Amino acid sequence: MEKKRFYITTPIYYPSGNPHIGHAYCTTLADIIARYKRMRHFEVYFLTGTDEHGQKIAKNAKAAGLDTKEYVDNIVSVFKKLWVALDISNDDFIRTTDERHIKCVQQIFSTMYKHDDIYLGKYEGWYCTPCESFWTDTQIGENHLCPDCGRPVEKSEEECFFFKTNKYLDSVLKWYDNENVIYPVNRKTEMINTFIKPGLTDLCVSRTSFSWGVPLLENKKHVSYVWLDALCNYISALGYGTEHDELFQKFWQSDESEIIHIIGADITRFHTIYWPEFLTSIGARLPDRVFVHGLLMMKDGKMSKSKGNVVSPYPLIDRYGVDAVRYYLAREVVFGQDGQFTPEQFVERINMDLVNNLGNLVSRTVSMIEKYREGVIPQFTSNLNEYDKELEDLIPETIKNYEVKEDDLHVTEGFIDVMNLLARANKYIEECTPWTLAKDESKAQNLDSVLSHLARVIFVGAKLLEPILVNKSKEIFASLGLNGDETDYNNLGNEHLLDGKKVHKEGVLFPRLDVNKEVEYIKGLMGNNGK
RNA sequence: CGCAGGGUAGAGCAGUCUGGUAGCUCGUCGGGCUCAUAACCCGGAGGUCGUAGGUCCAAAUCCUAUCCCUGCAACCA
Repeated sequence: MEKKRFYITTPIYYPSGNPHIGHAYCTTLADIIARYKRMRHFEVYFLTGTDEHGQKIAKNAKAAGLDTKEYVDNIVSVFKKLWVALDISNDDFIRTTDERHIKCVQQIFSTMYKHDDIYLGKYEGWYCTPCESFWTDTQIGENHLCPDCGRPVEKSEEECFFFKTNKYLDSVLKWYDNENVIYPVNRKTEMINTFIKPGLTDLCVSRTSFSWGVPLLENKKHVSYVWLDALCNYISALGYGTEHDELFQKFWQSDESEIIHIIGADITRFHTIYWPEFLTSIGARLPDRVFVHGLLMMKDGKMSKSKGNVVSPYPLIDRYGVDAVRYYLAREVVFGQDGQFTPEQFVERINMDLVNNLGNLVSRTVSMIEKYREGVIPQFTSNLNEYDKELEDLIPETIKNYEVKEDDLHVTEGFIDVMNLLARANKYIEECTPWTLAKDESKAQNLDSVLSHLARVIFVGAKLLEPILVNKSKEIFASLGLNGDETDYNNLGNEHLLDGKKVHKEGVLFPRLDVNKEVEYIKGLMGNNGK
């Protein structure tokens, strides 16, 4: 049952505007999971990208006076830069405008067509001529006005291809039987009650009213519906349908690979109803889990461009460092639940957890080892007394809980356990009062034990936090005198790893933030619309 | 309108399924320590668990009613 490989994806983002901290949230969490799996020696493939087709993009580009491709290129480069700034470790970046993706979508459409899963029909809806858009009954309201331009709409019909949504519904329902396919579970119930029970209507998978999309080989007047187009990214990036589909075979089709999609609630329907149907139609296997993450809300509700309450992650990274921003995102909001972004909580989280708990623990431990033992970590001895034993026992317990929680995507909870271990170590120092032991030669062994225990806890803590603190963990390892090879995850259980290592006092790990000053700074960013 | 989630100490949350001394983080007040980044440790104060009823020996938890907030339809993870 234990799988060896791991394929994780983020949604592909819609480049209609610059990324905000909500985009950063989702991608960072996916990155943390990917890094965790790599640390556990899984073979990992981590994908993110952009969803660039559709009428809205074409319109935005026109409004900006740019060629459509030029327009998306600009925004996509901002996304890519953000991922670099956040130390995102994606293995690939798929764009739906990539040639490889376009060919793949065309091929998938052809396959579904050949399997008799798609037929040509007519779509009837309310059409706004100036906007060249179809709208649904609920969108136009009782006055039958275009929600975009406010002008009246008229009934119109368009030729388009339909996907037979009921043909593979059994496959979807069978997939739902697996306990964890959709998390949180209530999303699954929601899908069943809202969409499946009332009966699915066939899905219109092509458009003729605009051309900024993937042209379909069966009929050149049609471009693919953006969702069919977008969902295919998860396998087009793996080379599905090409001569070089090694990645697809290895990370998608193989039973040894676990496939996880991280998505937002708004796109649950596409990922948990249509996507599995498309996959069944082309004879591919279905993903193992679709994880619906929560939203980072602002005080006045959901972040949105129209409200102008978005926060850009760039200035935060610049000022507080990548690791702090990543930590905030992973810790402040429980993964899978909604949470709130406030400047106060951002600053306090960093001060409390990273500065006071972790940073200070490292600082006081290293300086005691320098002061009392010329910088050499003493040999580790087990169970010298009750305090030692208690702390010692907490280490394997924390590791175990951490692994169970991380494996189950309870990302935040797993890291909380690690922070609790570090807090326990701070308390352990008070219990043992090493500064007193240092004054009494006969207590030398006790002091050795305290210092080696502390060093060990710090190593374990830094290692477990490494998926988040991609840079600071390495600094901590260095200050414990460890080289890169020695910090392998398998060494977590080695109590004597640190025996005789020479510590180095590095600079301040996380500088203390002045709450008032920083809160003002961040508020300024928000008022500035995040620029 | 409908659907979904929520209203628990000054702030942010857990606890509700499986009724039984109301818990966590931060803030606040007092004390301790001195290895440390005014950090760290201990203790206290502070809540009639949205409101009104009901069931029960016992309700934050179950039932009924009601008020309020947020999300889902529009850019948007």
